[in-house]
Amino acid sequence: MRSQALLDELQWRGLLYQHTDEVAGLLASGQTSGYIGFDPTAPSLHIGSLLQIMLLVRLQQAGHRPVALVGGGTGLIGDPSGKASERPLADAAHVDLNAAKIRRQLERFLDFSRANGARVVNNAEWLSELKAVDFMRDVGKHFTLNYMMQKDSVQGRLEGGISYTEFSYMLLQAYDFLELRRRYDVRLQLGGSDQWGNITAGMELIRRTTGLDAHAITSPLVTSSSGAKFGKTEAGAVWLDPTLTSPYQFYQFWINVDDRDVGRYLRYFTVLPREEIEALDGATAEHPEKREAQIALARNVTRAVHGDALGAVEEATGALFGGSVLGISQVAFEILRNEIPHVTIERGEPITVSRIIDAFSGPGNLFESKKDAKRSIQQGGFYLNQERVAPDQSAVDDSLLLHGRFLLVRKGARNYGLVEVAR
RNA sequence: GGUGGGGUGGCCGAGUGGCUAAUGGCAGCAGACUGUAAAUCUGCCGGGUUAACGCCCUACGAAGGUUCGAAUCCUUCCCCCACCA
Repeated sequence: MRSQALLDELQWRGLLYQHTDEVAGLLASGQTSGYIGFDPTAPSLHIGSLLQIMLLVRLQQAGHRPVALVGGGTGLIGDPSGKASERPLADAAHVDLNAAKIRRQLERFLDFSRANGARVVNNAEWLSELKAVDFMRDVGKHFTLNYMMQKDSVQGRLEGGISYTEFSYMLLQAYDFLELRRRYDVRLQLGGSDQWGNITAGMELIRRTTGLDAHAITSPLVTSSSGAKFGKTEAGAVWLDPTLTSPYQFYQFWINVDDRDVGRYLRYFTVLPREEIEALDGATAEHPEKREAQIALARNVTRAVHGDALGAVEEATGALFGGSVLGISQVAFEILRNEIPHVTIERGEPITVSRIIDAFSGPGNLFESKKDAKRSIQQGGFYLNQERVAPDQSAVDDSLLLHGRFLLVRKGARNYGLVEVAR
C-alpha cells in the first residue's frame, strides 16, 4: 500500500507519463531498487535533470532504494534520444571529470544511511571492460535491426542521419539495465519520456537473457507555457553547479516562473505536501501579484540545491526588489557582492558612466558588448541606484555612493550589477 | 565508388557577381503597461571606434583561385541527404 502511495503521488504530481502494467505489483511486493541514468557530457547537471533527481528522492521516500547511474561509459557514445543531429564525441578525460562532479551533485539529494540507502554507480565500471565481440554476441544478438529502427530516437534521425555509434547507444543502455539487474537487483528504471525506448530495450534484454522481470516508469517532458524550452534562459542552461549558475541567478529563475506554470513546477520540483501546494494554487489565483507560489518554489528548490546560500540570496533579492536603495544595509551589499556581477574601482579614480560600462561589458556579463551597453542607455534601460541614466550623462557624482562606496547598477527591469570603491 | 541535391547569423529560412552586416519568422534585449508574470504596442538586435554622421574589423562548411568587386563564379577538401553500384 506504501507502493500504491508512490504511484498515486506521482500521478497527482503529474509525473507519470508512461509505465509498465506490472509496476504497481512490483512496488507493492516490498522494497525494490530503481535507477535513473545521468549523462556526464557537461560538468554539471541542470534543472532538467533535477526532475529526475526528484524522482529518485520520491522513490526513496516511498521506502525503495534509489540508484543513480552516472553514464561515464555511455557518455562516450552519446544518446540520440531527443537530439536532432549527430553530436561530436566527448573526450574521455572530460567525461571522467564530469562524472565525478555529477556524482557529488547527486549525492547531496540522496540518503545513503538508511536501510534503503542510495547507491551511485558509474557504468564505465562495466562498459569499459566490454569486448566488442562479446558485446555483439551477448547483447547484439538479442535485437533485430527492425526492432531498433522502430525506436523514436532512431526514427527521428533517419532523415538527418545517424551514425552507427549513436544508433547503438540503446544497446549500451539496455546492457546497463541488465548489469544493474544482475549486480544490485535493480528491477525498475525511471527516466524522462524520451527514455522509454531505451528503457524498454533494457527490459527486453533482461527478459531474454535472464528471464527475470524488469519495469519502467517515465515522467513527462517539462514544458513552459511560453513555448520556450524549459530550463533555458538567455544565458543558457540553468545549472546546479553554483559556479556555472550562481545561487542568485538560480533563485531568480524560479521567482520568474510564469503564473501558468508555477503550480506544476511546485509539484514537479519540490517535496511540499499536497495541501500546501493546493493552498499556493489558490494564492496565485486570488492575488497573483504577491507571487507567493513563485517565492515558495524558488525558496524550496534553491534550498534543496544550494542549501545555506538561500539566506544570502533572499537577502540580496530583498535589497534589489524590496524598495528604496537607501534602505539597503551595508551587510546586504556585502552579500550582494557575491551574488551579482561586481567590480571594484580604486578610490580616487573618477567614476564615469563609460568606466562602469567598460567594467560590465563582455560575453556573459551584464552587457554582451559595449555596443550593447550604449544601446541600453540610448533606450533608457540603464540605471544607477535605480535612477535612469540619460544618454548624455558621463560623470557620476561621488555623493551617489551608498555607504560611501557602493553603486547599484541596473540594466532593464531586473538585471543588476554592483560597483564598489575600494577602501 | 558514381550521379544528383544541400551546408547562410542562437534556431528556422530567403538570397545566385556590386544596391548585402546579408529579406522574413522564431528566440533575445530595451521602453510603455505591470506583479521581477502574461498579453499587447514601439524600438533594437555581429564587434570595435565616434557626441553624432561615419570609419574600420569579422561573418554565409574549410582552404585556395577568378574579378575592380564574391554568400553568390572556378578548384580541392570536409560533412549531410537521395538514388545507383
